[in-house]
Amino acid sequence: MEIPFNDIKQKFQGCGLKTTPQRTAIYDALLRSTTHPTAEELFAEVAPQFPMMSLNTVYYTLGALRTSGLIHEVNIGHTRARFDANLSPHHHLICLGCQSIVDVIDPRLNRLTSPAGIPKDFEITSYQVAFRGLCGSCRRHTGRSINHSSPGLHPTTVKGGLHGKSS
Amino acid sequence: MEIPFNDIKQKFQGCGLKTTPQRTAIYDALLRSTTHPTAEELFAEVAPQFPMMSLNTVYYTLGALRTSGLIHEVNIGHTRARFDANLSPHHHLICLGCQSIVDVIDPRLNRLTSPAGIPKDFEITSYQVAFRGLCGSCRRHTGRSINHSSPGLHPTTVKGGLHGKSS
DNA sequence: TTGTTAAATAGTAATTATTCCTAAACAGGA
DNA sequence: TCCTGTTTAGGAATAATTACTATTTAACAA
Repeated sequence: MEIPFNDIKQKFQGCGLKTTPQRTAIYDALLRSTTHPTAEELFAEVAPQFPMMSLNTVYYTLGALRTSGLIHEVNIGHTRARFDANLSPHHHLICLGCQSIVDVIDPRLNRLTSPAGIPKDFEITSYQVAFRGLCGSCRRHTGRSINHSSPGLHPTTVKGGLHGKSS
Repeated sequence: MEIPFNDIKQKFQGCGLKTTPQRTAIYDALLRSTTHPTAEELFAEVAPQFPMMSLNTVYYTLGALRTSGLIHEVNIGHTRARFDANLSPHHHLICLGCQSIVDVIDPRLNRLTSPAGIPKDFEITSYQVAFRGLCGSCRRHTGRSINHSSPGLHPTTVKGGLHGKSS
């Protein structure tokens, strides 16, 4: 545990959440993780410390943390929810082969202008860029053929990689 | 039906897909739709014409169309898949209140540069920006409080709306 | 036009992720 | 320490999607 227990306790108190061992362990695991784990993955990570713990508790806890704004839910495929305790502005790089997610931290992406042509009364509170493609490992293993059951969105045509400074 | 039947038939043939009445109706409904419907919504739309049709057929058809690249799967929440037959580059504006999705077409968004700090061997093939917030109707009805079971991602801090031309 | 055949359809059952419900345990404040 | 409302754990329920399978049918060839 690199994250001081008292920091976590304070965050929980600040949100009116009780500090239980299970909750602390789940949140701590999520803070230390960089893989945007699913509820099940977090359960597997934490369960050894709490042989009695139920997956239900993980769902309940993630729901509480999400409602409190301590974590975010990241939806990549539609099949399962993934979670992220990193609240600082960042975007995601998703491998269509292995479904892995890597954080993208590039300040330039945080300065997008409000898009044209949207309803005037729509209030944008956040935005996020999802980059999709194949990681090195998947490109080597599959010879670039994308083998997965998932979407494979191609919303924008990227010719030979992203290009051009905007404006 | 604004979309000529023969156009659809040709697209199907080009992908090696058989042209069945059900498939044609499903694809046509998706082409005409602007709401990124779920499988169930498409089923409801098409079912009147085919009283015998099963929801299964909709799933099978959407899977086939997706595999052929004729449609995209759009994942907003994790609870259900949504589909889009609009293959031209565009992004999405998502209302956290009513879960509605509006297309965002702004050429500036299609010229993002490759992000910094990603693995060198990762090959990006596409990217998509998801803007989130509250539509006018939801802002009026809920007084800005977001009432939904869904995420509420806040990956980037947008102070008073998106701002600043990039670079 | 008529067979032939592989793909598509419809129906049912199974699976998976998640939520609901409830009693017992427990954290935090009085 | 005691109370009270939150949290936990367990089992059951739900919702979306997939799997299985027999029947039907589009597309191609004779």
